[in-house]
Amino acid sequence: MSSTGKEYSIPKAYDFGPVEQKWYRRWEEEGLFRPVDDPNRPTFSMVIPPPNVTGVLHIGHALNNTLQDILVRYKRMDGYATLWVPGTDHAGIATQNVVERQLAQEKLSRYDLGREKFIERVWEWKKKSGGRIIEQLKRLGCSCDWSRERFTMDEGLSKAVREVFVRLYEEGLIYRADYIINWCPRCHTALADIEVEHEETEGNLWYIKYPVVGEDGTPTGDYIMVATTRPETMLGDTAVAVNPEDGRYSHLVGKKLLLPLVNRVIPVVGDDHVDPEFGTGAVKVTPAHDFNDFEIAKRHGLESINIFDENASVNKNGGKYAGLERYEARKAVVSDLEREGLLERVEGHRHAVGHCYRCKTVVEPRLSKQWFVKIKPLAEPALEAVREGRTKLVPESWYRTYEEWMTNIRDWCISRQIWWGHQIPAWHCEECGELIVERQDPSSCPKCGSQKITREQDVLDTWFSSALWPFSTLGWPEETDDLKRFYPTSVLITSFDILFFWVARMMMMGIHFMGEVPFRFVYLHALVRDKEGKKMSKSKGNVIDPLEIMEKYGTDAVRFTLAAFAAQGRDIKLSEERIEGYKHFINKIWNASRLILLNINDPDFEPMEVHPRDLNLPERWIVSRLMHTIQTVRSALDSFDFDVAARTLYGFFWHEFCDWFLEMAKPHMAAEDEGERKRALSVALYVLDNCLRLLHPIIPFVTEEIWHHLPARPQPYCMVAEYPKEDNALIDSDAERAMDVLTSVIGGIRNVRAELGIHPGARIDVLIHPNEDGVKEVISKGEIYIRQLARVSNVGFVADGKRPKGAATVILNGCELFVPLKGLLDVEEELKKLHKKKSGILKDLERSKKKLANENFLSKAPKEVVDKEREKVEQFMELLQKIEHHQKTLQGLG
RNA sequence: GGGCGGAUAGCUCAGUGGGAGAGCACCGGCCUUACAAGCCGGGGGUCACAGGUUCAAAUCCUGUUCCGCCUACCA
Repeated sequence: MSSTGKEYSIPKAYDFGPVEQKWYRRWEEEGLFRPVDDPNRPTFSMVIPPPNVTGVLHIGHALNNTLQDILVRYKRMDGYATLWVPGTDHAGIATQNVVERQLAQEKLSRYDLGREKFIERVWEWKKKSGGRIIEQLKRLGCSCDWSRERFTMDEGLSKAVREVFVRLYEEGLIYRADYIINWCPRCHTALADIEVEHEETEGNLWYIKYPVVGEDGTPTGDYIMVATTRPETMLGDTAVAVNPEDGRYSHLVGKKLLLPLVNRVIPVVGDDHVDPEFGTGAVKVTPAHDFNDFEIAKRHGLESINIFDENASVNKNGGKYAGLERYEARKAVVSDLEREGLLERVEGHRHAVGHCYRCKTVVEPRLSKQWFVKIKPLAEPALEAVREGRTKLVPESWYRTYEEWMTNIRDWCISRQIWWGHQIPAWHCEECGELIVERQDPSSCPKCGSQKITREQDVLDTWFSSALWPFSTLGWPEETDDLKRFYPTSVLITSFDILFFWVARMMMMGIHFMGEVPFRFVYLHALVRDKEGKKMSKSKGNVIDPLEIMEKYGTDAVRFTLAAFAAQGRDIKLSEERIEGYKHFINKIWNASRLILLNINDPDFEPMEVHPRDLNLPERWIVSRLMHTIQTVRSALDSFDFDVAARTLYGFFWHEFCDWFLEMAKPHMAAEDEGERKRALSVALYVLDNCLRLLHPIIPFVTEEIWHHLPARPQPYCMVAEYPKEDNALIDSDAERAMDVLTSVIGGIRNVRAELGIHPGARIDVLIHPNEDGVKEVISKGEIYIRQLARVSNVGFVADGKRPKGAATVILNGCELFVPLKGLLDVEEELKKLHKKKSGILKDLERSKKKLANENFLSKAPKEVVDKEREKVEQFMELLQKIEHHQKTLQGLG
């Protein structure tokens, strides 16, 4: 109770729910998420990996955004003008799917509505339910500047997309061509190569005979046997290829075959791509439905016959099979071949089958007219930038993967046959066939003047717009202040699985359009898996819902857990128990704070400044340890070792600050002497304050809440308080060494007590024989702590040779402890333990001696190592002596 | 087929040339007025296997086995 009459209190239990809501709202109201408007400050900027507008926060988002928030909060506290740009992605296919599903419930398709109405409907959906994930990010505590929130389909970004498309077209880097692409028969659109997921599947190899025919078209009786995993595609075969070096077939190259079932005459071509070792060494060529065959066809000028429609059902080119879905067609083809005796055999065969990454339907390679980005001229500078270190990948090991992909990259198919997205700004003139690509919508053909122009129906791949994200969100193509101030961004934090989808493409576009890399660092974090290391998925039922666990354990606990497990280059195996464990840490922080604040019990308390000369041993020690902690945490955060930062703080706060310092400080904090009390409380408060600030980026809520209970706060919010800086003047190695003596003495006594089953409450006496300079003084001065923490009534000293008989003995470096306890001591047991300890030391001694006897070791090892080894030998000898002495004492008793 | 990573305590992992570590779990003892979501103590590991380099290897090199993931046009 303070004299001013103000109650000083802090609730007994930490109730995270209301606290989290309160502080997030206050931070936002105070505008703390916006960059400080001070041109002299260094800047730190990031763009969020925009979640899908259809998205719901999953554990991967939670990890990704927690790490970003840790970094941006750290930098903000450290004096940077920080900007974290948030936003969402229009997610073309995914969003369209969502709305189409809604329509399906009304028994409607998007075609019933028509393009314009459908898009209106998507916008309506977006307004109503889109961006739910934004609220969830706020819940997670993300300190994004929401006033700058962007959406890939908003006006500014659409303008950027259009500008980029037109420029690339003008530069000849965008072209339109008939090409074989991955087609999703369910989404009815082309997919980029990387949007296809390959999965090993159990399939078959069908061996089919293709009869050879003469010039006049009549069978010669000879045939070539081909092996295929997709017999139905034979309807579109336009050749059979063999390796020209293959003696079995070389005489047939240039000859004709009669394609079974279809009765088309096709040539045999020689192509080195064919592997004579595989199958029969003869490959059927279906240029319209196989990437490889498409290439062969180009080399040999073969015709391409498309046999599937957009649903992957056989079209009219498939003759009597027309209308059959591809797998039905397969059955029909196989059974017809069998009936005609052309099916030689069927073998089981494992192979990779491509699936649509959005809907998991097996994709169909299909020849069609699409838009492409010519990628090589863009990829090369993007590779160069990383090679030269202008952008650094963290962990570095990703470089090789990046290089591999950037080197072997194929042109990027950017057109999608869906409606939701950026419609390609190209018009076709119906009169003269001119292709018009312009920044402003044209009303007539610039070539022939005709007004009969129609716009391209396709939209752009969503990744096309997200590739521009680092500069489009800052206002490009306008030359905005934000762009000048915050581009290039400092760091991109994202999951490694979109290194190619997104990161690589941002690199390309950033360099091409800004002339500068989009980020200095790219930190790629791991995937969150379940505790067995399996990928989390709804179908497996092993998902951890971040919203649910935030509700249950508090946001801080979830954030701390994610940070503590975010070791570089390793997957995160997460389970609920771990989160529960770290909730205990949050509680520990709360209670340690309570202890200090309850002892202060005065809102007007004015702490004294911390000067080492005024402090006692544990105080100098904890301050020194704090300095080491600050150093470790800062360097960990600077190098993206989030786990090291989290674990270091955990260890320091719990095991050094709470377990040792606060326990030692208790009597001082409650002392009658005002000076002593004030000093102890000031130091405790000083360390607590520093810990709160150090911890704030990881666990912003509980730290902010406690911060507001502190009696003296230099800043109104922990969130904008200065991040602690190390002060070398406060590092005190002498104090650290002295504390080691004290803690090992206390530990030794506690050990004896536990081993001998002495009740924790019972007071005992100890005798100490110090045998190193200064140890006696340290122990005398620290007697109060030994009494308190080891429950000792009297600490006495004994001279050498006056060892008490029948005492439990602890041999430490620097001293021996004796706990006189005649009745309780089990001599046999003690001797056994001594024997075990002795043989351990003998082994160590042996090893060290052997090393020192080795000429090579003495001459080749560095001097420090040799000296250290000598020291060790001395220590071991001393210990042995003590043990032997003690053995004699015990035996004398027995 | 190619690439990358991993194998250290029951579990999850740190340690990357000089005396095997942490957290959790486990066992034993404690309601010591901040915290039983706690305190104190304890047991527990041929550092996957085989070679090599070195005065010295969990750590560097080579190979082997197993486990992940990525990638690829063997139809």
